[in-house]
Amino acid sequence: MNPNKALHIGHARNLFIGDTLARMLRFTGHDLTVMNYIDDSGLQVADIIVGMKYAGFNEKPENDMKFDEYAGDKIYVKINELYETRKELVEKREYVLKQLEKKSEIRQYAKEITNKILKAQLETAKRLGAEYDLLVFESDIIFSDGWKEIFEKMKDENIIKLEKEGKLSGAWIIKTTFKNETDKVIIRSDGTSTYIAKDIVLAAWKIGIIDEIFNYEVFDSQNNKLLSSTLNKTDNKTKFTNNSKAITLIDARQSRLQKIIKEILNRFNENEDRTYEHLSYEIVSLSKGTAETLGIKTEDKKIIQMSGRKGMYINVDNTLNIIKNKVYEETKLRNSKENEDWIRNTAEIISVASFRYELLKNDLDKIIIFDLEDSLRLDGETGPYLLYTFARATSILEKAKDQPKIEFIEDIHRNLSLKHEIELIKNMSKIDLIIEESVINMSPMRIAKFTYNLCNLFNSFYEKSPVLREEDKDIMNARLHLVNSFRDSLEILFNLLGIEYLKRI
RNA sequence: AGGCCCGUAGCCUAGAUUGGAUUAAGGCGUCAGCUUGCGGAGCUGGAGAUCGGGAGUUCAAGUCUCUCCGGGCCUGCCA
Repeated sequence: MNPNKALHIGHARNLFIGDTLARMLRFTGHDLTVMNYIDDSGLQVADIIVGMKYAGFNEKPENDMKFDEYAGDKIYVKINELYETRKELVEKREYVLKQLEKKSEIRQYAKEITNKILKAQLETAKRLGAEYDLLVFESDIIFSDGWKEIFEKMKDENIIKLEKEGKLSGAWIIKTTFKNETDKVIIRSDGTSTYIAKDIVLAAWKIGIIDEIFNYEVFDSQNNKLLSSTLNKTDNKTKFTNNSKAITLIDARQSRLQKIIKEILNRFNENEDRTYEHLSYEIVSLSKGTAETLGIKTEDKKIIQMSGRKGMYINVDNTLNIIKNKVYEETKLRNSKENEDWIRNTAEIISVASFRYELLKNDLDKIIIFDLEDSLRLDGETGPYLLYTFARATSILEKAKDQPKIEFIEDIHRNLSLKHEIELIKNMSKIDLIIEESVINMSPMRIAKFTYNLCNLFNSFYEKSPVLREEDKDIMNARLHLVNSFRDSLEILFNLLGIEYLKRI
């Protein structure tokens, strides 16, 4: 994440995929660290600092706006407009950029600001159901010794070389193997490192090609489970390097760069006992209608690509709040006797479920064209439908006088003999297989679709096979048992998808 | 120009590992129904697809190969 603006729905997709994958991996017994890479240096950070220090923007938002949103919408977007007319600010940006590359007062100041933005972003992430184990700062990579180590290694392997002539003279480069493509600059002629350089260090660190280069500390005293990288000496002896597998989740636009990184890493990983994998997913764009409601000029385009710098994006918190308003009304209508807190809490959970399912139900290689109207739907293949189904199943179990008894199911063929019952049972029995396949294929979508399908089958069962009104006690017991098992299955699946379940909605 | 990705009813999307019982599935929309029945955020049924075009491999192709067409992305001393 770039700690300079609020999370937009593109980040939300990344977050949902990553979080669901982490849940899937943990559920299947894998030991993993969920890391969030923080780009706390470079231009986008410099822009915020220039805004606050030299362009007269307040350090605090005037109203109770979240700090990440304030920094992004009120400063980052505006300062990029100001550069057009106020050239002295462009010079200031150059100055700030240089200061960020060394130990300086400005760097210290920037750290405070970016941490503040980061904390606001992590609040949003938590609201969406995602938590991280580790934050790694780009700035720590720049100042770490890891860079020198990997730099020497690459020099020895002839992966990089110092360009002596031509346009790239004075820069360290990686020769490209692609046609019509300039070589990749890894160290600029002024000695600073580029984005890919930092990514190589990070990747090498992940799978132990270089030794541990960071120390770790608790990032936020409110949450001592979340660690962050630091170059200061600390008491924490945890090491995060040397993983047998690293999965880097970045969108498809970075595929080429990731491929180069992987190729470089393979040169140092002769035994191939370590794997570095780029898990690619397509971007989220805005539908014409949604872009227009945000006041973005669409011209004759059908799909609008988001752009943080131009302010052309849709903020996660705001999106969730819009969904929540709709869900709130609907929930209130159906639960008129409940108190305000209950309704709000319920609406929040349903909204998150709705948002998560909406962004998880497509496969990773499909571009999502986000449409606000579509996301407000509560019926059909949606998160609310899943929760509704869960509530129905729960309701039956709560109203039942007796709990289902497995020992009473003597003749399952007689007691659960209807076509839709058998279909439901058959599909429920696939749960282990589906989870296993989803993990192997890194496919949260498969879990999402499976869950929906199961709910679909259950609702069909619900309609055709009355449970509590069934007169045959054996059949009733068998059906009750089926409902119970179904709800258990759903709990597992909801946990994987990051959907909280509710007894009533 | 080169590289990567996508193309399945009006729209959106599944169809994995391993080509095979699928009469190509689901959602939105549309048309017709279902409530003195465990929650109608639901269910049932209808209409709507020669799976972008073509060729090939095969007993068998939405799925594999080639080719063409359409769309997107990448190809920065930005990140």
